[in-house]
Amino acid sequence: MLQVAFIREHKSDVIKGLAKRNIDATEMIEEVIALDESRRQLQTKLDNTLAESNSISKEIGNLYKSGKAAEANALKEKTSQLKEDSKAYNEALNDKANALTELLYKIPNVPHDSVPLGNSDEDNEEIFREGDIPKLHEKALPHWELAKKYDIIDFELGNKITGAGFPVYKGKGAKLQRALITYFLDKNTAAGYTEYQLPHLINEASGIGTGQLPDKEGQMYHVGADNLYLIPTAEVPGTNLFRDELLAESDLPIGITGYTPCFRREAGSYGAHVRGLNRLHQFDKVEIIRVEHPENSYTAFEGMIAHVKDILRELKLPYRILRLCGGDVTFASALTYDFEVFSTAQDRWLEISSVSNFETFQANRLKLRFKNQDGKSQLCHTLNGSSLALPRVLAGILENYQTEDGIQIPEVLIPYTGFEKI
RNA sequence: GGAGAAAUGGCAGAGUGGUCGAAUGCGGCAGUCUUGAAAACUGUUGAGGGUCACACCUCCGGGGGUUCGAAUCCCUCUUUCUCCGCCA
Repeated sequence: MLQVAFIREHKSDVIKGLAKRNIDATEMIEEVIALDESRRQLQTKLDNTLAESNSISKEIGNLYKSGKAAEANALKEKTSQLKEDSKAYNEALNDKANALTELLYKIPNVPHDSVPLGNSDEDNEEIFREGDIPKLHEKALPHWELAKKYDIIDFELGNKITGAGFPVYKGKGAKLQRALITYFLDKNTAAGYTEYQLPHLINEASGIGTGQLPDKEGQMYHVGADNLYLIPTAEVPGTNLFRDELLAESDLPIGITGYTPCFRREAGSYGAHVRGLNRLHQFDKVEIIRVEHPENSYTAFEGMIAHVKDILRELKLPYRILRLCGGDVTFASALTYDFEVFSTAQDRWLEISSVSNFETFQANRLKLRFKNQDGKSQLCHTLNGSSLALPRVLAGILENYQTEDGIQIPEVLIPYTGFEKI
């Protein structure tokens, strides 16, 4: 959520920035300013009414104390009108404040200057590419065929016990999953992130804190009896750790990492691109989350990019980095780089990590602040990224490391799997 | 699941209808002293709204109510603790 004061002071910049997302926000921004203006006016009226009624109350107290009950009773009558007024002002104020909040929830973050123009993922800008694309043998298979051939992932069984998009990992497939999770966590903690185990269900307040609610309610699985949601990513519980926190400047930066399963309803997805591991309702992911001083957040962002690069280099997977364009950058993000691994057998790129700087957008909703050197409260910057998402990394490994007599395990993973080949 | 107790500032912890945004301690910050540090002493220190700045307003777990006036009384929800039950 953008800050009202920021919108008020940088109106044209905000409109110009949002235009990069191909939206004309002029009307919304004008409305925000108008709502805020009338909210402030009502607040002043309410405050004045309350001030008057407070001072009368004090007077009544003093009169009673000095035994002047008759005068006190006379004053009491004066307050009834004030009470009515303040009630009316209060209601009007709440209406305006709610309307303002609702509107602010609908306005996405202003993209960073470096975000390129564009309408869709086709306009994303490739900024880096590394790793050799292997030459596979003639009988090379896509990962869903390999999974079947080596009996390491069973999609049918998942269909039986839950439904499509809930694969069952078996034997070396299951072990490889566990190896990847441990390897990622080890890499992240070695880079200074503190490991957390987080709840897999979140309440409404947490959903609002990171922006899944109220708008994207349909993307999450909802447990109606307890009004809880299954997490779509560790970002939600991980970032909400810091909801309503006022940190000391010396607490920053904070870096945490955690492994969680992720649950996504993915309503509306279909077709060949969702085959196998490409798109799932339940998948595993190791996430990194940072809370940063505003001055350092872009340095931290570069650090996260370098960190993910390092992992992919070690895994020896061919990958590229995209700077998402205005039309593709997510709602809350100011700047997002996507990492994609090349799936040789499918001849396409698969997104395996997304690293974003949200600047103050999440922190404003979360009320995540720190006390700066002037002793003032200031919003932190939040960032997060996958480090990494499992299924497509697995797909990339299966496809790129396949040989005619089995699938090689990347060298760095062998200590974790305990086997060299599937 | 049953019975009882509780929720106050960064933390601990007083406060049971008026001058309480809240004693005190710890912590933080600034200073004195010191070659420096520690100790000691002095001062200062909650958040949000509002204002050019003041004034002023709101907040004592969340929501609602009683009252001229609520941290304090009532209702309700949530959470925590103790005991009992169940249990990986």
